[in-house]
Amino acid sequence: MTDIRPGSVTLKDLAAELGLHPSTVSRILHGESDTARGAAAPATAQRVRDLAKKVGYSPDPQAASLRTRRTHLLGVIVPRLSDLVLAVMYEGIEEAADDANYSTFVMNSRDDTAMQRRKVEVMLSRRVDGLIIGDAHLDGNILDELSVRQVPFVLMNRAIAGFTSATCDDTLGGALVAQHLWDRGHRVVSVIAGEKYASTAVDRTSGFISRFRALGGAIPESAIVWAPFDTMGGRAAADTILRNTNRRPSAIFAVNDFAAIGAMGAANSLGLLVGRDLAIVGFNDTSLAAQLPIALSSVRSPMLDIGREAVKLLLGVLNADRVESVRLAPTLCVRASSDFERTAT
Amino acid sequence: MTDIRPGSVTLKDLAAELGLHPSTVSRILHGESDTARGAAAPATAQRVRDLAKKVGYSPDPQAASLRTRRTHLLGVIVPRLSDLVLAVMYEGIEEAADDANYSTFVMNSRDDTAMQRRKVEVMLSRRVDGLIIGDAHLDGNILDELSVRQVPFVLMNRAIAGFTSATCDDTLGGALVAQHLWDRGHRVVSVIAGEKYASTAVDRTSGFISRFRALGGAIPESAIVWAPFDTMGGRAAADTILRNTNRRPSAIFAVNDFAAIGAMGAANSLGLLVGRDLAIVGFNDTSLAAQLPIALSSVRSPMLDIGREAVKLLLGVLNADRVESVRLAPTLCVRASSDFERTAT
DNA sequence: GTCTGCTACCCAATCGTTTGGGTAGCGAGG
DNA sequence: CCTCGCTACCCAAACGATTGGGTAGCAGAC
Repeated sequence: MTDIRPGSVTLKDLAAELGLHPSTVSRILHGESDTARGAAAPATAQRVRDLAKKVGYSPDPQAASLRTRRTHLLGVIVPRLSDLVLAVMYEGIEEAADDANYSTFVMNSRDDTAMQRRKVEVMLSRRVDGLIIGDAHLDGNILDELSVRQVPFVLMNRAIAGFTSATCDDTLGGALVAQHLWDRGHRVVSVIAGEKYASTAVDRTSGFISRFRALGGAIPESAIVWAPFDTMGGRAAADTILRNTNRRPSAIFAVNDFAAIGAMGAANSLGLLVGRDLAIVGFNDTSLAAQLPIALSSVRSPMLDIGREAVKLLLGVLNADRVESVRLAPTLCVRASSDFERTAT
Repeated sequence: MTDIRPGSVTLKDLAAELGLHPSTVSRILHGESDTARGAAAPATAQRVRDLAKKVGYSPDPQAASLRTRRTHLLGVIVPRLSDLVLAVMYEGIEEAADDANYSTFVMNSRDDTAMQRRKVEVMLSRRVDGLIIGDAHLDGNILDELSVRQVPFVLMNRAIAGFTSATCDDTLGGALVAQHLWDRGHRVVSVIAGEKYASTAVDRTSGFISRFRALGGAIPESAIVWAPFDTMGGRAAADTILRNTNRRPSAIFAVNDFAAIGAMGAANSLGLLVGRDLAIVGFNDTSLAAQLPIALSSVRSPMLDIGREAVKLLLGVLNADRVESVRLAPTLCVRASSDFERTAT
């Protein structure tokens, strides 16, 4: 811990103090293995490093990037950080970026197209080296523009064909749930499917449907309800589903834990006991799931790793490497909300 | 929406194109009301602005701050963004900062002292203009160091005597809960008090105790359990409290919604029906509270505003204004979890 | 004795803005 | 005619780091 304010001492100061030229000091402090490579005499290098440490020298990043044209800044855009899922992914991002000596800006777009555009412009006007986009919509028009403008970016959480992304294998996640519910004897099921513009919602739903049908089950279109990713959305959707007495399901798959929690509320209000009368399974296994009064079954997705992978991918892109999208495998955590056999009616 | 990458056109380019000097262009584009004040002829100013807009000129912030010694960057440090409370406050920060043309870095410190120090250093090495500290510990040693180093900063969410902060009036919040529980007939109560190093925990607890005692109630030390701010912590604390058969309370105040949710889980496991056998009240009124199977009573704190106020305060400090801490008033939202009369035993 | 190759440096331009200090040109007042 | 005060600009020096291109000095080879 230095006791002075960073920025008070510059490269030039160091150089003057030691009777060297700033460029020499720069090379010593910056070059990694240049010590022995004609950059400077080992003794000099040591002197420089010692002084730098002693006076708490820290290079001015704006000055450096003015010259190098790289800011070591990454922009992250998410729908909202108050969505626990994105917040956790961001923790992974922060960690990985920090390790690579990058800093991150993060902004909320509320999944609003105009806001997305605005935030992107703000990020670019800050001259970020690249973007991590966590709010991609399936009609990826903004992404095409970014490509044209040659802005380096990768997607996170939501995937769009043609762009590299770090996501959970949502299709598999949906399939795991279908298998689980089928195994427990459920034949009439519904899905609270999330927002249609999000690949997470679409893939989890289609993964679920495909597997369920492959097992011999039937899911009519009417059993799929698209709704916002939050508790309110889940509650309303579940209400609709459960009030349809023609076809009341014995199990509901909500593609998001918060929607699942809302669904539990709706079930409760209708006098259904979740975990006995009705099975509910969520997605993401947020920290709440296991702690609810009736513990919620959920698909655990490696959120931290998704964030970290997104950074790795973006750094790859910046480095002009060939990068491949990564798709991390989820696992199913069965808990009280669905841990029972459906007895034939 | 420009179709080129920001940074491709500079002040010098604009000047050359118009046959002007870069400094003239700078003054026109930067000066607010300088148009008529001898800075430039109105016609010229218009030409400059038109061209700037047309070619999508956006000034290079690193170059500007190299010269001006101000980065228009704010650093925000929070325990964890995956804590909904801080995430929402951050949304307020982002909004207010954006309005003032500042950008924000946010980092998680996990309430770990070493990490707090590290993150502060990272922020300072990025040359932020100031810091918003959302993870202050009551033994504010780091803060003293920052003061000595003349780093501009303000506190958010947690207050420490002697430093300016934007917080909820936690003492009042605690008092509101005490009054409510007392009014409903509860005489034996317990508090899940949170972490001792956080002013939020301490103030909410002491506000509660003071009011309860002022009303004539008794709260022994043993009725106060300090625990982490999450579901696990709340669950464990509630378990301890409820298993103490010598003094089983009819109501529990958890200073945080997540802890309250954990407590609900514990109550449930012990066969107690929250909202009939046991009253539980949380704090912050996070979006989940109202949607839980048994809706949770909670003290609503103006989280967004706290974030916004923190930015205002910090900008004030940067502007060398005299600033006063702000303390926003909370309100109590009574819901099913505590909306019943305690009948005398 | 010259040339080559190496070490250990130095020099100066450059990145894009900002800003204190000019100055040319013009009309008006004395 | 000189001076004053405008207006509408221009000039150049910063800010701090980076980097391509030197160069002085020395050792060894031919």
